Amino acid sequence: MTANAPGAVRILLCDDHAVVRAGLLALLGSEPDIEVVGEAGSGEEAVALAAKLTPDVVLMDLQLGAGIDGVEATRRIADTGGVHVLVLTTYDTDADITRAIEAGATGYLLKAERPEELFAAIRSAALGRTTLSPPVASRVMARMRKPLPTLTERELDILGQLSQGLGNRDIARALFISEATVKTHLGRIYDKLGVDTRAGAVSVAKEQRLLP
Amino acid sequence: MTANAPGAVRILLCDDHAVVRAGLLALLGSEPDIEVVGEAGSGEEAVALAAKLTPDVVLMDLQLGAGIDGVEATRRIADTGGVHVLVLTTYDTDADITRAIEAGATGYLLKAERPEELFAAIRSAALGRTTLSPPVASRVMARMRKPLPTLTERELDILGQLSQGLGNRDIARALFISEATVKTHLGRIYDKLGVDTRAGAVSVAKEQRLLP
DNA sequence: CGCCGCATCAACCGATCGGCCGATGGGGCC
DNA sequence: GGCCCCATCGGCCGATCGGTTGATGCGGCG
Repeated sequence: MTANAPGAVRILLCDDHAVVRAGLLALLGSEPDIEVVGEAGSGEEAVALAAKLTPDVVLMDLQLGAGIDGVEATRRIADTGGVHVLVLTTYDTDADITRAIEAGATGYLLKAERPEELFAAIRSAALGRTTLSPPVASRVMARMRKPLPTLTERELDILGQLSQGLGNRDIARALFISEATVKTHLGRIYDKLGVDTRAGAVSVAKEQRLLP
Repeated sequence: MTANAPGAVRILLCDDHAVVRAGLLALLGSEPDIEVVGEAGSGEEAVALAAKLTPDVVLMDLQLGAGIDGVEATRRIADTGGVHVLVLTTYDTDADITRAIEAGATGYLLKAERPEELFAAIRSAALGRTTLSPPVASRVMARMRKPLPTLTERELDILGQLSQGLGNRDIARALFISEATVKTHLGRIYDKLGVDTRAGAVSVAKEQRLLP
């Protein structure tokens, strides 16, 4: 433990993988102006520690195994105000990016980024400035130009049942609607996902990480 | 750069995420008897560096983005002999574990493991001794007791086409077989995966990471 | 108030799927 | 030479799916 500069950026790590946390801790230890003040292995823990420690920046992974996910944790931390959340994850799908930004993330960095970029993004995030990894920025821009069809809540419900392998009748019963309605929703889902079969829809949904 | 002990375990890192590599590098730097002699961001790079540097242990992630995956890289490195591969990944599905072991991995560790376990596993791997994370060991034991049905190559072919959303006729044409054969394979796939629809099969396949 | 997105439902029809039977041939193993 | 796994194929049938058109009601928005 070395004494850190008084004005150092105070960081809370949140990642469900202990090895990754330890790695980040060691890595950030090389930067004198960055100080890790806490570690969380789950979303709930991160929310609690963020409130208790009031760090400048929370480094948040999106996939957290059990419990609330990184998006939900980000939302809760961001909603309390005062603490910036910098997402650091491996995924760069539209769904993940959109949800994280909507939840109030200050920045979105990929683990594939160079460490120097991470350091810079942390310092920026401490000041409330947004940093996006290039691939992420590209996707955001593409979104602005040609808004991809977004599935409605109900359509996601149907998609969830669909991925369980249920037939239209079972989906209808599970959601308390008629079979006709299920078929109508399915047709729109096919349109939006650019497929024309249920198997294709499930495939795209899993790849786009539209389902938990 | 500090001078390492002469008899230190020589490590080659392989992970497609630069931040993770940097984190591991910093983390392992805290252990005097472990020396990182190289880094690879792809499977091809890892194979080449393993041959060139002949490290004691390759720390190998399974998901490597583009190019060959960690399993294939493990196979090539293990086949040349003399270099032990210790898999360090986030996934603990049967398919991943089975393939990695079959490819010749010396050990299989999860990133959720404590750093001390990682250090210990590295030292063991250098001596050719196997280390498995507890959840991984459990799955291996379960496998021994009740061998899960394994999909044949051909069935995986069908499954791949299925996940593209193709109909039986298209699958038949794509694989140069008759529609009847496709249906026969599908039936067995359903049996083995414990489903009874194509959508369900795709869902299980994606979750079990049976498809690339 | 009118417009629009969303969710809901109906009826129809051809194409496809899933399950069932049985069959052949090749390859590895003892 | 048997035995078993795997891949291949055929036919049959009822159930289901996918596409279409059209309709209703509800809520937000200007």
